[in-house]
Amino acid sequence: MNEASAPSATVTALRIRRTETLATLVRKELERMIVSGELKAGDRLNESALADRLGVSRGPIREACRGLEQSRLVEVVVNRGTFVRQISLQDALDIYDVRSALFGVAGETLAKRITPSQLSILSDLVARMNGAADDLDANYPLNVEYHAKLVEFSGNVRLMTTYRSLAQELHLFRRRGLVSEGSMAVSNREHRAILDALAKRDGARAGRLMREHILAGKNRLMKLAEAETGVAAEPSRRRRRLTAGA
Amino acid sequence: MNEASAPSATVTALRIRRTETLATLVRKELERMIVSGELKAGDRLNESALADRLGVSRGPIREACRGLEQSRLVEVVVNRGTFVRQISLQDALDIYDVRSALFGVAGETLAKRITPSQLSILSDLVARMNGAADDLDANYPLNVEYHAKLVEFSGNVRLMTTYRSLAQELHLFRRRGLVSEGSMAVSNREHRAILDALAKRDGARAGRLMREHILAGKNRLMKLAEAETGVAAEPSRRRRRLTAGA
DNA sequence: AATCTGAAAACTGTTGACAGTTTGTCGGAG
DNA sequence: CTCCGACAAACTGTCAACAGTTTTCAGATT
Repeated sequence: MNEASAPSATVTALRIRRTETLATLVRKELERMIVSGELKAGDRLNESALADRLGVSRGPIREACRGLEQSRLVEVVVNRGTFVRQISLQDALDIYDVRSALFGVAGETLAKRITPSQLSILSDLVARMNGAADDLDANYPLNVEYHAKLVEFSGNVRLMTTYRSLAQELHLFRRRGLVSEGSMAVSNREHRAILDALAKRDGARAGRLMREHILAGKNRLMKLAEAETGVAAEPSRRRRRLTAGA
Repeated sequence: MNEASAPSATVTALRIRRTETLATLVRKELERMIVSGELKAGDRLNESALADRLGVSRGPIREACRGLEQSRLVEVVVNRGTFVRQISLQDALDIYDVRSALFGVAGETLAKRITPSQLSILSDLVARMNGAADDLDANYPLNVEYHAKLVEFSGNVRLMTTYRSLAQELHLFRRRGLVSEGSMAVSNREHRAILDALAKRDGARAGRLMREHILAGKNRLMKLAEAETGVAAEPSRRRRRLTAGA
């Protein structure tokens, strides 16, 4: 809860600079801490403490927070501080819908322009995921990379940055936990089908499969939420609370 | 080219604060200046000059720039300054693809939950656009509002913010100029068709129509670019230059 | 015991100053 | 005339200090 007591002194942010500003280094470090879960949703970012911990003054810290605010990883409350954003279930579901649309257009675009070497990279990833089909921890990073590559290979820079931003934001919701071994098998089958559609340059099919692939993830989350709360998630569109009090 | 000599002293940024931080006010003012074209693509943002002009110190200016960087309206080059971003034709086309996908999912979502009062608001906008079918300047803001409302009414907050961010970014490309009277008539017909699909709660059709509506805009831009340069735009995916020298 | 009050502590918002880098200029050498 | 280098000006990056706000907490009051 308090970042001053964080264990890993991963403050590689020493003066190797001239290429990057301290604010940028701090932003990346904070991004890492948030995405990795070192900083949890709702946590407050104490400027002075962070400044001490990272060995810089408060200026760069504030600049970094302003960037993080715009990429929706934190919320800034005037005179009270900046807090790691809290994502409601509804927010997460909303993000899935947007991600699904983006992933779909990535598929349509990629099918038109995919190269043999890109195909082989994707094919390799699918094979490795099949090989690790019973190991969640090995599968997870491969899965993330496969998705990232699909978007990256589309060649649409803006699509890539938007997708990445949404994926990062989704990390605020939960530490994995959504992938079970059963879903992993299904997921891998879908991965292969997507690869197949891309190899055949079938843009419409690749787009549809990729949209559905993300929506399958959304459905798993909804099922899980229903099971936990006993209430259906989607119909009740309650607004998220804006204040992020710890 | 120099913001110190800008005419309108729209520095409403006086101390009415306590609700918003100076950095936020500055960011919004800069956003306005960029989107309105007061600051043009490639322009440099001189921190000291801006600080003087807006009556604040450089701290809030820098924080604002960090936010704008993350929302892709400016680019920051270390030790050289922050520049209003320059959007290449390819960037613009890429953005159209993303926007199209987002607009489509907005349609699918909205069709499921649209209310009578929302329908009447949209219907009113369509009617007013038809009434102003021969007046580009009157039509433009209505058109923007219609699109914004369609996304807003979807209820997906993240979709709305992402869409708005992309729309703003597209403003960097060109000051309107894309809408001719002929396209306006076509556009209004499409608006009506979208409204019709929404009224019938036909999500698939609304989504398709809305996707195509944006892609029509992309096609107009491509045609225009081909006519200007004599070269087809889409196939040649040249990378945009990163340095934004004036 | 619970609550209210007000001062102290902690923290954010903002500023001005200093250091280092980049840009622009002027004079001289080739 | 062109090119080169030193010097000056302009500007960005960073920091420490100050001002104002929020939070904490001890002590008084009911």
